[in-house]
Amino acid sequence: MKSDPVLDHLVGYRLKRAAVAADAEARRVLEPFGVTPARLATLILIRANPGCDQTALGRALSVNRSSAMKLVNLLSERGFVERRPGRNARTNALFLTPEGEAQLGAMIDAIERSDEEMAARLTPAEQKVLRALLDKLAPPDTID
Amino acid sequence: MKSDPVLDHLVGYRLKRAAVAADAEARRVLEPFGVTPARLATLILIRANPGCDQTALGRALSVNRSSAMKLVNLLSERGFVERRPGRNARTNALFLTPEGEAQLGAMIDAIERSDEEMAARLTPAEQKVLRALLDKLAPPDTID
DNA sequence: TATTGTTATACTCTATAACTATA
DNA sequence: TATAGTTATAGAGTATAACAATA
Repeated sequence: MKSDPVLDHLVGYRLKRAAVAADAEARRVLEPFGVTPARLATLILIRANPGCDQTALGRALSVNRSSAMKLVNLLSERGFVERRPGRNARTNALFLTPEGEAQLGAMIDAIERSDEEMAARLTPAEQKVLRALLDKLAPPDTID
Repeated sequence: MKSDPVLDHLVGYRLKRAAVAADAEARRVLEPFGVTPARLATLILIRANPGCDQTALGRALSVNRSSAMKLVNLLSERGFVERRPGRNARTNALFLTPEGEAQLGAMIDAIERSDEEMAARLTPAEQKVLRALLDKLAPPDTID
């Protein structure tokens, strides 16, 4: 089975292949914690923005309110996230539970080890360049 | 809503954000042709490997036989792909139809324009570096 | 026995649309 | 009127498991 020059030349295609491989590996190492990469990102964003509401969280994750709901529901069932009364009667304020805080450290250790293992195919200098180039393609401050 | 240093440092996370953005844009420009990025990749691989069977195609696309079936079914309904008797009675030989050949050119023009537009955020030198780095993360010759 | 195509089924992720209760 | 949360529903995309035909 031959590859094809058209496919190989597309940045988007290579980006996706690399992202899919990284996602599968991240999923694997996070499985023991009962979370997926998206759910871990949710936990990290709630920790960084304690008391945020679901709509803002969804925007930061690039999903809609309904999808943000599902993420929070699941993390709340797992006992990692807590909904408290928000700044008005129609918003929730999201917080990590003590359990969530406690486990998040180990989850981050796991994902960072896995990420570093993948990135280790590049030299530290190359990693820095890659991060910078990816930023130019999709800046992290796209978050509201 | 603040971002988070842990998230921003993960190569996999940035990779995914960039890939998702690229995928959404590719999906948009391919929509008029009734194909998605994965279906276009299927067409390109069949053109590069005329007479290949579905199992090999699936391997090249990193999906299983059943998912490869669905892709071929859809492209065959669209009239882009044809199943002919294969090298033995249990394999199909896949080919583009004349219609598929004819349309593929326009599809490739569209995706290349869209890819170049995204990549234009980088200088040509940077694009070259990015391609090289992505190759080291997920070499295209991962295809069997 | 192993492999190819096929089918049925299920699961994950995300979206849309509509409802409710606030603001 | 607009917004936050919620619910029900639907659609992609992919996977697993089983079966028939063939090697």
